[in-house]
Amino acid sequence: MNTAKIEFSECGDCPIRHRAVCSRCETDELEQLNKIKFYKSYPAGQTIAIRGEPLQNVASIVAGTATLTRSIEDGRTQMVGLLLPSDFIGRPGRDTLQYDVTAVSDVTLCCFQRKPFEKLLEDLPHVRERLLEMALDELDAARDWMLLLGRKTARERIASLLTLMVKRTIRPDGEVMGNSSRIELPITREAMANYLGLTIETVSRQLTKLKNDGIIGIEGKRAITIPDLGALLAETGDDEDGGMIV
Amino acid sequence: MNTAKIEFSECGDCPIRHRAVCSRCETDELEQLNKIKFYKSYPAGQTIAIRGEPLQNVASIVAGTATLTRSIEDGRTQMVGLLLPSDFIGRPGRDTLQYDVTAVSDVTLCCFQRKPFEKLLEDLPHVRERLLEMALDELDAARDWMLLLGRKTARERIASLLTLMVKRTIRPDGEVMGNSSRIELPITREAMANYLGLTIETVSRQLTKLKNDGIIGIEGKRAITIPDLGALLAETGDDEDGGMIV
DNA sequence: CGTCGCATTGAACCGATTCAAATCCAGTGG
DNA sequence: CCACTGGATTTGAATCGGTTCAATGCGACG
Repeated sequence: MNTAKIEFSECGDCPIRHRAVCSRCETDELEQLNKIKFYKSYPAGQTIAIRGEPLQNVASIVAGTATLTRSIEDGRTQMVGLLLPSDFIGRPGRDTLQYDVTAVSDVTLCCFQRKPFEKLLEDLPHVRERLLEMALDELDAARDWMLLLGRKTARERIASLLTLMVKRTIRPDGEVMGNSSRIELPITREAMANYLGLTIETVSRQLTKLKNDGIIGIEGKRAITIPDLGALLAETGDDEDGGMIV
Repeated sequence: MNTAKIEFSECGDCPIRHRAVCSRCETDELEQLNKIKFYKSYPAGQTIAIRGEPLQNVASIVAGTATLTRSIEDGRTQMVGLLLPSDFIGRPGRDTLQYDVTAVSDVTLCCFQRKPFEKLLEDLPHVRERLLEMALDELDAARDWMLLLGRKTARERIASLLTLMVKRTIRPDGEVMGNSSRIELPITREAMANYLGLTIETVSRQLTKLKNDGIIGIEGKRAITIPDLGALLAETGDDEDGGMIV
């Protein structure tokens, strides 16, 4: 069932140590979190949480990719967040989640029971501080996405998403993960469509158009190449360095 | 110039005392904020802050309505937030704002210089706590709006906005402000269009269609009546009590 | 009474969706 | 090694919802 194996258990070895909600913690605060943490894994495709259900735990994503989606009965679905390692799931002070959370690749979570976590929060100023910062960053990202959903053309949306993916391969310390001119898409066409507020057909068509225009190359179904990042950026509809804070 | 007059100066008399960033403060914390606060007013239509400019102050809206917008050079504009009394402008830890802030009615702000405020924040746990809560609420609202922008039809968007306006006239304590079956629209058609990711023409057309279908009544340009709130809710595309957390 | 700024209405157009069919590809079993 | 299968993806053609452009209506205000 669980394919994402945990090869660590000490916070010091944790791959998201420097970015997650615990990033500012010193050894004593870390130790307090460490005492109540536990790991959980989900295979690709599995539901992690359903909107409206009481939420027992909060968690940080340690490995893998998950999505946050909102949908209505008639099947229309909008992705409202793409969760990557270090992102936080759940919110203190509310006992139900507003969105569906789904693992799109094998996912490993670092979980805390919500109640103890909330209680602990009072004693951990660095966690609170980081949580606020992360919430505000997500708010900025959500608002940028609102511009995309409300005003951008299909082509601009695709270009924006690809740009986002590229930027996500660049670590905050500037270190480039792998060749940035070639990116693996961690999500299906359907997930892309749900993220962009489009249909899969439109996603497919725009990808091939961008390919035919020489902006990108397509390698199989899950990878693209970008010969000229500037050319792709010019297609996003954003002003030069505008928005797209990752 | 300034038409919104301040008729108070003590925090105890402040109309947003129970909802704003200071809502959890006891007298001593309140006194600390009180020492560094100052009021500022802007007439309707005036720009409060421009994207990218260094931000000297943070502030709470005391009275009036302001908008948060994001736009691209070619003129496309998306509203990403509607700021009502008690809402907070600016974010600690970042010195530029990502969005344009505009007063749509006469606005009065309760301002703090950003740096002193950030410093003070370390000693005011209740402000931090409330700030986090408000940020998370805004994040939920932004994500609900993403569903609207990505997947809803024009008619559903209009109905959703009107529903939002109605809910905003209901105070958190359950007290209804005025007759909820009649609402004043605090914003122009253009602002509505920018909020909904539509054109003003479409907004206008859908409003008249809703009128012709008997869902709403239109009184002049800035007020509508809602004979049957349930009928309006049914047009939003949301599941019964779904989403729309205000 | 004229004018200026919104708002409404109309008609043509267009980008994205819808529905349908073809293609690609990984995995499976002969 | 190859044929088969099922799921994802691509491609095509028709349609539709919302936009665009243009004209008209409506109040407020000088």
